[in-house]
Formats: sequence, C-alpha cells, structure tokens
Amino acid sequence: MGVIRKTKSVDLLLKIFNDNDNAFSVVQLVKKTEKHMNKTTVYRILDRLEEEGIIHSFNDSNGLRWYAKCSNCSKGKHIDTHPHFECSNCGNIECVPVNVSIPEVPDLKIDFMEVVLVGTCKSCSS
Amino acid sequence: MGVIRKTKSVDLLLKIFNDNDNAFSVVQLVKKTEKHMNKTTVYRILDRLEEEGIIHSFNDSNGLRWYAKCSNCSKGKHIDTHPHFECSNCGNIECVPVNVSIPEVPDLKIDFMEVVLVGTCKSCSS
DNA sequence: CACTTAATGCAACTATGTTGCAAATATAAA
DNA sequence: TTTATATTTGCAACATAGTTGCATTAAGTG
Repeated sequence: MGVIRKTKSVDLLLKIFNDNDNAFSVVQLVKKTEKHMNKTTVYRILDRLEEEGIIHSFNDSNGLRWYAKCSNCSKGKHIDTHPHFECSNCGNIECVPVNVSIPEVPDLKIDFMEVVLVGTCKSCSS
Repeated sequence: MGVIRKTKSVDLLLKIFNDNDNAFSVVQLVKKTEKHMNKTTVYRILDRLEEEGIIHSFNDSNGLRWYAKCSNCSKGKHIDTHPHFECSNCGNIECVPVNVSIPEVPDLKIDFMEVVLVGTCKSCSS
C-alpha cells in the first residue's frame, strides 16, 4: 500500500518543484494548477509526496503551510532541520542550507525543531 | 490613540495569562471566555495586548496562533527570540527560557526568528 | 454629569483545509 | 491486449480559523 502512481497531476506538481528551488505555499500551488486539477487533489498529492520524503512542509509566520523540495530527506526521515527564510517584503520563502542544532532542555524530549527566519531577501534589499 | 481601556473583557484575559505561565491558543482562549465575551473581542484584545508588549504570539506546528505572557518584552520591542516547546502528545505549549542565536546567512537580512520545538513534555513522558 | 473615543456584539464573510463518495485511471496479472 | 483491482481524482459539502462593517455600549476625561 501507499504506492504513488505517476499521474498527470503528480507529474505537474513534481515539475513545479523541480523547475525551481523556491518553496511554495499551498495557496500558490492550488492557484498555479487550478486549470489542471482540483484543490483537493493538490492537498492529497502534497501529503503523499511528503510521506515519500520527496518534499517537506512547514508553516510560515502567518500559519500558512508551505512545501519545498527535499534535498536531504528520504522516506521515514522526512524532517529536515534546516531553517526557512521568509521575506517580509515579497513574501517568498526559501530553504536555508545551514545547520541549526536542537537545544538541550531539561525535562523536555525534543524530536524536531521548526525554524522560520524573517527578514528581507537579497532582491528586496537592493 | 491606542490607549487600552480597562474593561471587564481585558481584565479577564489578563487574569488568564497572569494565573498561569502556559501559552494559550486563540481557540482555547475563545472557548475559555465564550460565556463572557464574543470571539471577535478576544481577537481584538489579543492584538492590542500584543501591541502593548504585554503578551506575544507565535504559530504552532499546525499553523494555529498562540499567545503567552511576555516576561522580557516591552512596547515597540515585542518580539521575543525564545523558542516555544510544543508537546505532540498533550498539545500544550510552553515558553522555553533559552537563548537561541540568529544565524548569519549571506545575502539575507534577518530581523527575527521563530523557533518551535516539538517533542514530549515532562508529564507526558512519565 | 456630559462628552468623546475606544471597545464590544453581532452577523456576515473570507480563507484554508478536510471528508465522503462515485467515477476515472494507472498498474499488475492473465 | 484485455481484465481486474486498488489508487487517484473531482465534486460538493463541510469544518474551522480568522476578519470586517456597523450600530450600540461603556470607559475615561473635564
């Protein structure tokens, strides 16, 4: 069970992630693909791709869900610990290839950490 | 402009935050106070209290907004950099009094950072 | 007490995300 | 190539979080 079939919808979404290193919000993806598939389908494919470790998800500072291609993830271990940078000017989000170490806190068993860095990106600075 | 009036609704919400060090989701706060005020009022008071630096907000790993009392914040500088710990078992969230340093990343001007630690809390571990 | 402005309630609305079910389609087997 | 079956999809309806406009109420000031 759980085999991902290569449908046109899956291919289209994969193409979006492969053509561009950026992260995409679900809202953006639904809009980008609305001519070709239903929003329910988008949500479900994203779920499956994440489960397979092909993409990973996180929430931006407004609580919206975003997805990006996984470069280091694999099935079963699909939680990247890299931070995501959110530009408060243009709204774009990108993965930040930096290692952030999980702090040790007494009494807490920490499984993973989500880090969102908020600021101004290169294009918006210049 | 922007003066906070001491209404019964404001007092009730402040009491909730002062009686307990935990963080509260907006959903929890709306439910806790539904006998005494409208949910719109809750949202608006939380906005004001945050603007005054009395409480601070953040999003959990599901994109829901949470609020907690600020111990170090003041007006104009109401962004704490401390992480928040979310127990994936009981759902509670608490502020973690640890300093996390913002990483330096080329080309990015980082203003602040939101860190959510996810794991199992003390009560749920024992 | 009277006046001004902030705060509230309400209802309607927007947006994100989810569910159930019937119809369609990809894949494996024959 | 055809058949069988399990996955995937579309659709419509739903659930929940959060917002807005406006009329009414109430806090604070003189």
